[in-house]
Amino acid sequence: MSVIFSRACEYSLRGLVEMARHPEKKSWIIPEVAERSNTPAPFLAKTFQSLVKGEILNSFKGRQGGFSFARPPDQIFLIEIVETIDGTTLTHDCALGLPECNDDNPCPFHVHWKKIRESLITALSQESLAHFVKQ
Amino acid sequence: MSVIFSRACEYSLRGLVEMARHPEKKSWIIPEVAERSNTPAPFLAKTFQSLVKGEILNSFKGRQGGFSFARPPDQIFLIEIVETIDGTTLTHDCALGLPECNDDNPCPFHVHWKKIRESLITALSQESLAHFVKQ
DNA sequence: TATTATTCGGATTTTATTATCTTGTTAGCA
DNA sequence: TGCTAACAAGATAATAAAATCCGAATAATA
Repeated sequence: MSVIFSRACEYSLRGLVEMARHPEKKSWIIPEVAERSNTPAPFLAKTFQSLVKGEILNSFKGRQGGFSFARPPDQIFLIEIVETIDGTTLTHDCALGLPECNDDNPCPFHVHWKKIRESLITALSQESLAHFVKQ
Repeated sequence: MSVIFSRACEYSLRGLVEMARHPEKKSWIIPEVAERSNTPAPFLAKTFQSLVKGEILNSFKGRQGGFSFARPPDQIFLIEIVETIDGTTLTHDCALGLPECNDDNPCPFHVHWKKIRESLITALSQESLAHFVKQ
């Protein structure tokens, strides 16, 4: 089982981090990203398709094709990547799975999870890919 | 997809909360817990078996059988339930799935996840089932 | 001792996730 | 124009998680 992100999301983040670490390289092919980030290439390719749809990456077919960032990495924030791949369950839903849980009608864990979720959202929203790789 | 706990863990917590809400009731059968906590009975039964092994519940076979708390609910802490059902992935592992990630060799998300994970562990460790249901 | 209510625990089924494969499309280049 | 390198997209396979089922064991009670 994964920790908080799905495998697809873990792989996306790891792949994008590798790319952002080498800003001089303008275009990447899947096998290279996969090898450097130690992720399974066919599955990484799938997740990169989602990132293209999510306007985080651009793709180019044909010879000399590959993937590049749709925006400079200092304008790509982690929360966009996470929500593109995993949706908003992590950032919106009740930790006990109760659909009726909200601020007015909280489950017993609501007050805790709300705080923790907010610091998670803050971290993901403030952290750009460019800043991320410098750590 | 679930939020941070597995389904099995969400159901366990919801079932145990229902039980702890009625301290006068000393023994519970699965169908009643399942109905009150709105969880699927056969799957809840499975997770309760794990809770018996984890010494959080006692079980009694035969007529008048059922489940009861192995300890008073003010001595059962959420972290025990979570780790009994889901293990220690959530409380120990790297958010990007990197086995080599640790304080000395951190991944880019390490510093964020460490803080968030610690506040999660604190909340789960301080919150007893008895206190939990009073909120 | 026979009956019945109940859990136990393994087996099975279903569903979701993860991973791979295959075929098609595109674009560069000889 | 044909060959090749690369992504796109749908199909399929493998694995894991979620959910269910059922026979065996157990214990209360009549």
